[in-house]
Amino acid sequence: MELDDRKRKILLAIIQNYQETGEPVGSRTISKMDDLNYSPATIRNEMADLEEMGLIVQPHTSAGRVPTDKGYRLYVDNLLKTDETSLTVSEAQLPGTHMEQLLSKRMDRVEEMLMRMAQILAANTQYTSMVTGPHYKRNKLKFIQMSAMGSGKLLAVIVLNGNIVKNNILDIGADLAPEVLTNLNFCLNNNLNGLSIEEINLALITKIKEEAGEYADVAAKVLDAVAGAFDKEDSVPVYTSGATNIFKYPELADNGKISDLINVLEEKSELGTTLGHVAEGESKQDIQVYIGDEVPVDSMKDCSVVTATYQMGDGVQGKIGIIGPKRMDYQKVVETLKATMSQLDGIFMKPEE
Amino acid sequence: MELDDRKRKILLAIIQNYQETGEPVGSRTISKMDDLNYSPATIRNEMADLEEMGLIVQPHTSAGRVPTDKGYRLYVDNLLKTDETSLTVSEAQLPGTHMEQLLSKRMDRVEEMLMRMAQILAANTQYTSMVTGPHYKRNKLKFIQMSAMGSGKLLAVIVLNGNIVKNNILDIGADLAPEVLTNLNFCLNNNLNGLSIEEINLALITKIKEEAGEYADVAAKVLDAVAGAFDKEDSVPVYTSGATNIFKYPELADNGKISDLINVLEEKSELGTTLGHVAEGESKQDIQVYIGDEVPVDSMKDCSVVTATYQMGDGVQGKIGIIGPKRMDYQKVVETLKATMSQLDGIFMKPEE
DNA sequence: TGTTAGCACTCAATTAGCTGGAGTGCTAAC
DNA sequence: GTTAGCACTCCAGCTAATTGAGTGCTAACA
Repeated sequence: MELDDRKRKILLAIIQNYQETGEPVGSRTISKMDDLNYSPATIRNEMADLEEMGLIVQPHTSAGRVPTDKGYRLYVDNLLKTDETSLTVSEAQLPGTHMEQLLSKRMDRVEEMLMRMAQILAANTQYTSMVTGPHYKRNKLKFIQMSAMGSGKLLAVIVLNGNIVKNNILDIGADLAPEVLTNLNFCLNNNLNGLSIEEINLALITKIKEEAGEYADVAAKVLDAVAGAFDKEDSVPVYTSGATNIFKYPELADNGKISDLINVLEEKSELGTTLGHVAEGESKQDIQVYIGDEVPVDSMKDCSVVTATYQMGDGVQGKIGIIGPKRMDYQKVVETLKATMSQLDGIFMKPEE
Repeated sequence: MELDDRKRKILLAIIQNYQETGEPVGSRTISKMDDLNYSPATIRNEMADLEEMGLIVQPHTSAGRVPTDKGYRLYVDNLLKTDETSLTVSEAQLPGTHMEQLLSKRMDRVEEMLMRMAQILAANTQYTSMVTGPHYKRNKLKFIQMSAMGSGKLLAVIVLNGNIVKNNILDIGADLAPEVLTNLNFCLNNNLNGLSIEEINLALITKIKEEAGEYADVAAKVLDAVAGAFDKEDSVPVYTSGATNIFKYPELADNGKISDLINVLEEKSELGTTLGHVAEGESKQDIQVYIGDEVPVDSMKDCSVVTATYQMGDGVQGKIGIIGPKRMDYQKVVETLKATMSQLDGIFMKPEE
């Protein structure tokens, strides 16, 4: 069967009405709309066709229609218009929401900024938001600074591009003389600065150890710390906000399900490994929409999730996502994400080299 | 009216039975207990007295009895036995729960440790847990390390006692020569190390600025950063875990209330300012029990909260707390907290000077 | 005097039956 | 192709009846 223009309009009307009310929408409701001036009976015929195509269903015999996952998919892929105008619209929308406050004051602490970003997104959309911390794998080392802490301990501060700072307290057993420390600092910085984790290979490690001479074991410990700073692949920090927004949508407010959902949001780790994973070769502009069963998290099979990739500095990237009911306002969510992306890029790109 | 031994036993029985079932307990149930071999009628007479004393109530005329806040208060203050034996009991209990894993491996990152502690507490008790980060006010400065980052930026690493590390990126407009940096580092460390925030007064600040000479403004910025490292009084980090455990207790699972509750747990800030506040002159051994209306958080008026103060290093302290239904197992909770405290003190006290 | 058996009573929770309304599918007429 | 009409279905909300757990009170008993 073919999806002609009228059917398309009816499907759109059903989706929009259901979005607002959360109730199944009947033929009478639609026939009263301005641009669909047909009798309920006609609408019913069309709806029967749409149901046959698997785009809508009725929860029970004498109820109105509700979009199916497939219906939403069609909507998102074809019917949703995210043309040029949309960006300017949402940019005009955002100022009301403290976004510019966040963006004007460039925060030095990345974590805090991401957390606040999650909060703003949740407040803006009235859905639940998720922001993963950046993946460091492809990031580069800016510099290393070691300081003596006394009692055989060394503080290693590792700074990556994007001003991401990692601290590490190393236990090296004995205190080093200041000039030894200076030399070691120089040696490490000289050899490592500007490199990514892949570029630190065995040859280089051997070279550093040789240069460190009798302090080779200290150098080795520092290198471990450097690897540790990069290697957060399996434990990316995830920030969420607005978890309680899901209580607003009765179709999700079933007590058993809501508990599972909030649990996943609290644990965060599952979010990081599934939704937070940045696919290889993924373009920055890509926005992923997961609808219902498509969501790769079990407890969210009744939800939809929209994610986008953000970029900060060189090869450092993460995900932001919105989690809401399947009848979420995809238009608004996609626009909000796009606007956030473009503004984020603005902050991060400028002050870095 | 006097609370004789039999009445006490009956109250205890009601509290314990209600703890397990969550249902109002009737006279028949109690008369079947081993050490209370009276007829239901006798028990009823006693229960009527207990009700008159305000220790129990019946939710409706033909229901069993439920303890009141006042009843729980009496229980916690007098009937609860937390004698010497209890500590060893709970210590024997904890090993099954990864606690020793956490404690054996001394984590260098304080935040991560506190977060995992919250997780373990929640898993252990099946209630919701809360851990506030330490208050730094009375802590002391261990040392400061500044490094040049290029393009007019300076990285200031501030280490407090207890190996709490703070990073700060300062924008000073121009790059400093290495020897200037060395001198500045020396000057600051020389003047500040070992001091608490209160001890850094105007006279000292003036002295430092004089020593810094033409770099007085840089020194001022560093001092601001130091103050910032200490002054987290109003934004103590709070870690929570097991929020979804409250779904297990039907008396809390009302959809409106549970949303408010989880919201507070998610926001965290209110927890920090009320429950997280360490009272002046509070002894380390003190354990606070808030029952129902006593809880200083609005959305928790149907809950009970038990908190304890932990100590790490010199004057650095924070709170850990358990949030659960009023019918929580106070015995177990108090024991778990005490055991955690004593083990925590063990870790923090030993490796520090 | 303390304890207990008996009985009438109360009230929440469950169940069954009823009704109204919203919505549908189908058919026949326009 | 569109529409009016009609029989049908099913949910939601209401009421009434039933059940069961538990109580308070009184009178008898040890």
